Amino acid sequence: MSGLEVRQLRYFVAVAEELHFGRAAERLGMAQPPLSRAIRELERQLGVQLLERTTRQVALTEAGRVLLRDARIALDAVTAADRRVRNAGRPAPALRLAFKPDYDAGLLPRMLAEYQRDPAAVPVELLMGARGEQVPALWDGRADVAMLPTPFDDRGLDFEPLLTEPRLVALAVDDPLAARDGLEPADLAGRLLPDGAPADDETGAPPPGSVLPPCRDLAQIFNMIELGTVVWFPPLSLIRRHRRPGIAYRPVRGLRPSTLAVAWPQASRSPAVAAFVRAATEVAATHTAEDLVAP
Amino acid sequence: MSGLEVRQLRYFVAVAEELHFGRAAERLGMAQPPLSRAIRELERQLGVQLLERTTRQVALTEAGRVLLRDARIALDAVTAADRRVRNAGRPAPALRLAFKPDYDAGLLPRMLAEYQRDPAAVPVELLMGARGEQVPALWDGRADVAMLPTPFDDRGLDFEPLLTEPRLVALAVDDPLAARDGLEPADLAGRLLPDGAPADDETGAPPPGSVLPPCRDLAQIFNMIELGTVVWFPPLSLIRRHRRPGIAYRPVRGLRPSTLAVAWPQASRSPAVAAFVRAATEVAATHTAEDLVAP
DNA sequence: GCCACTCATATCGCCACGGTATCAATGGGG
DNA sequence: CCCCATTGATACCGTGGCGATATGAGTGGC
Repeated sequence: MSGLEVRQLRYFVAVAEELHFGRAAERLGMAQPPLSRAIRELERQLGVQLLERTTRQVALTEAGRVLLRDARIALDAVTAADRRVRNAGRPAPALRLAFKPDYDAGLLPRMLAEYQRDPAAVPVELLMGARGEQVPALWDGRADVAMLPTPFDDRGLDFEPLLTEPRLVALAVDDPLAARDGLEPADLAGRLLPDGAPADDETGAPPPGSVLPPCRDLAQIFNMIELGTVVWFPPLSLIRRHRRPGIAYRPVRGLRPSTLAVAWPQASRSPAVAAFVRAATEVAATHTAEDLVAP
Repeated sequence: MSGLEVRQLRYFVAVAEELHFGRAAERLGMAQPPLSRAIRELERQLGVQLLERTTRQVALTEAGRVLLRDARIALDAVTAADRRVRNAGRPAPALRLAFKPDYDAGLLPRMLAEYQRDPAAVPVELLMGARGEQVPALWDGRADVAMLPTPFDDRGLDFEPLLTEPRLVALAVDDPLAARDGLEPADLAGRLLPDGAPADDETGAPPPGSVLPPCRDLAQIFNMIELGTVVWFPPLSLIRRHRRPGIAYRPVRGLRPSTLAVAWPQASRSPAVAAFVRAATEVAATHTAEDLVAP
């Protein structure tokens, strides 16, 4: 048999990420020599060189890169098994829902209410997280289901789009651009949020020169917008619930709308998840119909 | 940390599948007492009861079923990491292609030739397997890419449809149905192949009463058809290459056509896989165009 | 009611894994 | 140019985890 063990994978991932046996050992809470030996033994047992070592430098080989990717996936799967069975073993297993505050289009309360009407409903645990934390939470079993804006890395996940709404640009009221009509994406280039917020637009990655700290707090973002430092592209539902005097909202030509989706692990066969997806779809459909009547 | 180990997962899966500590221990090549102790220790460490034991019976709890599913996935991921890194570490890593003979629409040679023209091409290893073995081979890292008919369990996989072709029913020439026109699926119920062959049609699962052995050999299938025992629904391309005097082919109303697809793990970022997918798509498109000109 | 079956407990022995001490190689700085 | 700091490798030792054997205990069938 293969004989590959979780401990070996953890060790390798630590070394591959640190590219330094000493620091990796520290991170693992162990001494450096047994770590060196474990990696060497791993290479021997696989018959593959994973690392190029000199006494001053450690680098990954091609095979090492392959193992790093696959080991992370495998470790996530093992961790997920652990977390899910712990949850399933509780007297009242919960549905653990990962979401990002203010990105639920204000529908979360209604969805939860609708969900509880389902006979397959179980208690819900809410997992608030920053943008980009929902998907890893599904991968490693912290969450059973997530609500998040598309697009996202859906490897190993199934998902269902719920609703699509336009986005506007948020900028300071005294910003010269606020007076203009028909803003173009190019007008706003170089002023995107550095990270965290929905900056992965068609305009691409955040500006490399930016020294602004990644900011995940809504109040901070608004402050920075008021200062004219950055602009931001919130969806309509978020704007409706967070009006501020110092901030103006303007349409931008060709700005991709925001689509909210519900996602869950493909492996999931849980009736509780299915019920939540049904409830979420239901509420979103109703909400869309309302919007059509009274926009 | 979690501390869950591969050994524990293997032990649990063995017990959960056998529902018998003695047989599971035998399958694992070990004695029964340490296995009992290991499972008990696993339950203690998770704080979850996985099995209901009496001295005469072992049964899975709900949490046990959850762990069985997730443990299989995790073990596949670990095994895949092992196999993939071993392949990646070879002097000339191969592209391992899983397929089922006669279900390549006769395009495999052209696809391989087209693939070899790509600068990203590497040596190809062919993994012939019975129906249903391609997907597990992708899951546990035996294969990098697969050609197989849809639908299939695509959890964790990406895929691309290549071409769609009609299927006919194959039956004995002296079968009364062979004289009829406009066959319906209902006419053929109860005579489907028990397993292995493409029996997962809209007509559903194989008949439960059937005592016929699962048969995966083409010659055997043809023999059984000639005997009038069963009928079968091969795609057109297979028929063209396997004409036999004793067998007649007739259209069936509403019979779902067969779609050939190429599939690969979502985790894959290998240029070799991408190149093969491109080559396969290319050849399939060309072939379809030829068919349009000279059908 | 006895026996066979099956899972649990007790005890022993080994080796795998981690720790400490030390070596060896390499690159940078005085 | 040589010395020293840095960093991975080697040597050796002790412990604890894991598996084997022997045995016990509970249960269903005949």
